[in-house]
Amino acid sequence: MSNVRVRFAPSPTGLLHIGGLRTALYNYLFAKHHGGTFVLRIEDTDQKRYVEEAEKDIITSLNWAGMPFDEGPGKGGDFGPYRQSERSEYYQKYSAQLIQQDQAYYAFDTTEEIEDMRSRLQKSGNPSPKYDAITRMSMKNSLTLPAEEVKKRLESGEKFVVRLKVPRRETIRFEDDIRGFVSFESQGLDDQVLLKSDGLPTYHLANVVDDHLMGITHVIRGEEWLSSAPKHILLYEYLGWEPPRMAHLPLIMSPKGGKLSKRNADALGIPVNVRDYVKQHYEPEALINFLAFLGWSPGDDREVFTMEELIKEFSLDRIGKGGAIFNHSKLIWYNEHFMRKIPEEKLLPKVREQVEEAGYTGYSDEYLKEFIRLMKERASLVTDFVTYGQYFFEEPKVYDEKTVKKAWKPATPTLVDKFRNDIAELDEESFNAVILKQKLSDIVEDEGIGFGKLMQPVRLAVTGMGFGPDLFETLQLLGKKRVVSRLDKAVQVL
RNA sequence: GCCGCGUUCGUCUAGUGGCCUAGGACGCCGCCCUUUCACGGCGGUAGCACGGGUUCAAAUCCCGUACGCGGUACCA
Repeated sequence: MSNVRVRFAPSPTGLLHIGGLRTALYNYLFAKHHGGTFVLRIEDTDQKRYVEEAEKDIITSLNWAGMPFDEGPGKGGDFGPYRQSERSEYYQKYSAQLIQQDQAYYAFDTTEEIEDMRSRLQKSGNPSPKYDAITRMSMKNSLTLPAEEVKKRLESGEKFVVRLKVPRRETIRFEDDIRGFVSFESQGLDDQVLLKSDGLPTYHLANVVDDHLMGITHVIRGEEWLSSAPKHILLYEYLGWEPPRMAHLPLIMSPKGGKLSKRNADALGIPVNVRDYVKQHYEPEALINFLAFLGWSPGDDREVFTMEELIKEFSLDRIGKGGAIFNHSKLIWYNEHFMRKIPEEKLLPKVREQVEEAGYTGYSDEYLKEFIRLMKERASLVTDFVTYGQYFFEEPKVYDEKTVKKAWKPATPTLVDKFRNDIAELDEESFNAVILKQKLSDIVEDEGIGFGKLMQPVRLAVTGMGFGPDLFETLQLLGKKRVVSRLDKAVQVL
């Protein structure tokens, strides 16, 4: 396929949503797979829902996820401007053309008048009243009003909308690259508003005009658009343009049912905005893999990919048709997987940020890198490092009750004290994991007891917990001074 | 309600008429490794929504039913 051009066209009504990121990802992968262009277009035609920071958030999120766009706001390109609010002239032009061709018309009805019509029809037994080929003949529009009056109303500055003149009986059929042939009867469509009374276009007009003008070859978007696709097909036909290929993606569902929305995700503790994932230090690769596999698969048993591999393997015909439930534990698995592969060096800035946020300052890079090495295998997220490794920065305030009960026996204090005295004699150099282990083994052997009889109490005394990284490496990192004083304290307190 | 789209282990999925006694992954459970916890290794658990066809043969094709989801705005 040559010259593939796709677009991600979010509406700046809030922070970028995880579902939006997946749509962007599939577009990105498709474009790159074909050596094509990935365009970002901002669909800001709804002034009421416009959110100032949204556009910036979308761009930041896309870059964080590793899918920069080739053309778009702030970046430029040959098909700009890339914000719909700056493209009014085009929408005006083409809606005028449609009116001239008698495929669209002016309508002057107020909201109340339309509601009246709907409720009247509903009462007389019509279950789904529409502004359509039949009802439009009894409404106030340029099809029913005398030409003279239409002209007068327009000139006097009266508010109007432009509506698409949907044919009465026509089957609209198109091929979706994911679903195959899909068909709709035009009777089921209403005379869609194309131009709103504020002069701005609705999604339907803007999207068709821009996709054509921007040379978009493939429209890859969420399934929520499938039912309006026939309107778009009609528009392409009337405007004399060849429609792009279309692919409607299955939706991401909430574990509780319904499409994953901010509301139901919040209730389940699932982060829904990309910004949340950034803040919680998820690895972008983890999110990308997770999202890629939510509805797509390479067809074999592989399950961890780099972006390059995803690009190489991606194809629309391997996308499933059914909605996919968001599975947080799988995401966590991906995150653990990637995090463990990242060198300590690279994790350092993130971890330092976490550590310092928790109020522990002044630690050297060396200390933190060793901390990371010890914690990495045990954490799901970078934020877990401090949560489960607090004792690397602060002496334990409490001792885990269960572990105390299990490990701290009457004979324990004497043993711990013995270990304390043995290691207190060690110099800096000798205070290392190997020698520490040897010291502990010696005592255990002398006393003829199990290794754990002493190891667990020492761990408890030093960390306050019953589990954690290798004890001796932990002791080495903490250093003699802290270890000895913690052992002393524990013997007193427990 | 109407229109449209879906439906393989709890979840993500492989499967395009015989290779399916339905494969992989996450989760869960067990074992091994480890004198902690985890990592890792090995194993187990569990599924073709239902009913009719078509065919020598159906998870795969057709038709119904059920269920789910989306749309039904001067929102996208």
